[in-house]
Amino acid sequence: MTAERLSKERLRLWLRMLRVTRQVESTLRERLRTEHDTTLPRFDVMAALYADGNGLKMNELSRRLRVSNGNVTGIIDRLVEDGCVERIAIEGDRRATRVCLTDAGRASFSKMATEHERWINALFEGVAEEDAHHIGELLHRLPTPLHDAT
Amino acid sequence: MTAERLSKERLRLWLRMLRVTRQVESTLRERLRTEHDTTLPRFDVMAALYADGNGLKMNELSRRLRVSNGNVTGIIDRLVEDGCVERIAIEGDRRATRVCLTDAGRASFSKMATEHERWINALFEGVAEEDAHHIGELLHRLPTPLHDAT
DNA sequence: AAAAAATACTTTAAGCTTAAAAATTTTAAT
DNA sequence: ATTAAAATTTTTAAGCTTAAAGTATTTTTT
Repeated sequence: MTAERLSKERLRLWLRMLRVTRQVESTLRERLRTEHDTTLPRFDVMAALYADGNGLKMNELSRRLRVSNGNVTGIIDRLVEDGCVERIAIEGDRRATRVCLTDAGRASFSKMATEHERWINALFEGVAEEDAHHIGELLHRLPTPLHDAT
Repeated sequence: MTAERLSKERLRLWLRMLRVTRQVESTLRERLRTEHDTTLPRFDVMAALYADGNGLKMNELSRRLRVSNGNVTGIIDRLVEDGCVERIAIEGDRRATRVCLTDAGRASFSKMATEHERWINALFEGVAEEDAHHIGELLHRLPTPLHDAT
């Protein structure tokens, strides 16, 4: 009977995580759209590029963001159109390209990131530091397929 | 300085939640696809209908799942094609329709739900009952736009 | 060197998602 | 009763997402 209850409790936890995550994502999407005329996937890609000064291969972006190759192709296409990133040939391997933020892209992301942190901080206002830390640790310890370097 | 650290800690928490949620969703998608030839959005819609014996209006479905009206329209279209749900006219209001699971849909969902709970239970293996409960409570207490009845 | 396998990326087809606009129908105001 | 406003749903346009197939290039095997 205890296993049964544990299973139900974990299911409830999952449903709540899902609900909170979707709500936060939805809020972020809305604000990125109205205040920065961009989308969450674009923001995520730019964040990955911003964190890594030298740019990333399509490949690495795809793995880091856990989305399909084809998906990254489309997002980068649009970011290039917008002048936020550029594809740079890799000497010695004509299959791959390195994607870098342009100066404009870097400046634009920098502004968004500051606000993004403020938004998150406000949305999670009810979470005290030790709770944030505790939950973070727990999430970090989840079995293999679920976590990864962060 | 403490506010600064708190903000960073909350941001870290958010990023981890996002990562775990995406990973779990990705696993669920994959299994629903390969083992039940369906998708997560279809599953979510069927879950909402299953929980409510009398069917729901498009309207209610949209609000309950927190997705746009137009989105629900498309998913229901496909579920109707598959014979899982049906649209039933509401007498007295020709604008709205009530969506109900068919017998086949109910049977199909019932099977999936059992497995779904098993999958979740396995994915969250590292979370003890008191932790699940604790985190669940915290998530539940988040400020207004973030939570809702569940 | 030629063939096979692996790697990096793009394309395609199908479906999900949203916001905004449109179409219908109902309710409220005048 | 007419008109205006609100409610319910669908349509549309744009973009996100995936799996699978396709293209080009590099590496490994034979």
